[in-house]
Amino acid sequence: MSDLLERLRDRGWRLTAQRRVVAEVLDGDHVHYTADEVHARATERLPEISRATVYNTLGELVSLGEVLEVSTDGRAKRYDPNAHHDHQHLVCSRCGTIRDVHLHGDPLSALPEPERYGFQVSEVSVTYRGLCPTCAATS
Amino acid sequence: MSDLLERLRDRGWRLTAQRRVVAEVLDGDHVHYTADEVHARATERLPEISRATVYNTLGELVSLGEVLEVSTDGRAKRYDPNAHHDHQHLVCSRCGTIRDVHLHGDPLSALPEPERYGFQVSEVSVTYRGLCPTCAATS
DNA sequence: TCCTACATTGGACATTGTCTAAGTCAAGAA
DNA sequence: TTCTTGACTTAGACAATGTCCAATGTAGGA
Repeated sequence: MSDLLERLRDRGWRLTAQRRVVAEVLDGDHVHYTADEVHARATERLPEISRATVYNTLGELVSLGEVLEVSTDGRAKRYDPNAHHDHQHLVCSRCGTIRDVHLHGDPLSALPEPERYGFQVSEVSVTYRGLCPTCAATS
Repeated sequence: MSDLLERLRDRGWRLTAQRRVVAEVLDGDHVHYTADEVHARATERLPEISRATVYNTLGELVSLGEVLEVSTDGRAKRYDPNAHHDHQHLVCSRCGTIRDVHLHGDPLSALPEPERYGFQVSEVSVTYRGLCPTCAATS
């Protein structure tokens, strides 16, 4: 994740304490926090950081292609730092846990030409749903 | 869609003017209205229908499996009456137009066993994004 | 026709996200 | 090092979407 900060500075990003903290919070595998969760964790390290700054910073990281925005449930969007490795998501339909998963083949090729209605299709996102082992055990 | 009303009555659904109007609004192909759009259209036929009733009715139709809830963009959820034919969605990334599309093969089979993390996977939703012909022409 | 359980209503409230004006500060210049 | 400046941050108001509740209305069976 320190790579990230260097990459961003090279791109002219001004490096502030707030941005550093947001980037640190997002560091890790299978991280998919909401903006509120990022704010709560950032506040532990930098108590005066504001909600607006968290939203701004997350938005910038998304625009720069360093973080993915994931909306699995129509509720709050989640932010996924694993933007440089193509992947999809597996979501527990009870507790909401999210895992990054890798598929066989390219899902883009599953959409036949006549089903494209003349669109220039450029992206695809796949979300699997089911019960995670913990929730399945207590049901 | 009149089939729908009969099916629901058979299941003990009380048939009110409000529910009938919501069901009528959702009748059609490639229909993906937000709750607000459903409310606006319902109001044209039944001016006194309330927002709460539209939300309630949509929620019931979803629970009963007659309508699908689609959240393609982290904004308002959309409601898709085409619940009895398995399909996925193609979304214009500029104007938001949505088309129902049908895939080659079953996307569930693209998720390898070791990538399931012990989940009991039961559903998959696939969303394609790109420019629709109209937006591509004006860009 | 009458009853009553279920449905509807309006409005308050909750959650999530956006915007703005004023103050603050990172980083290059001198 | 200190100065300068434009970019960054902040608090809080506002917007969009959705949920909840108590009071009122009504579909459909008796």
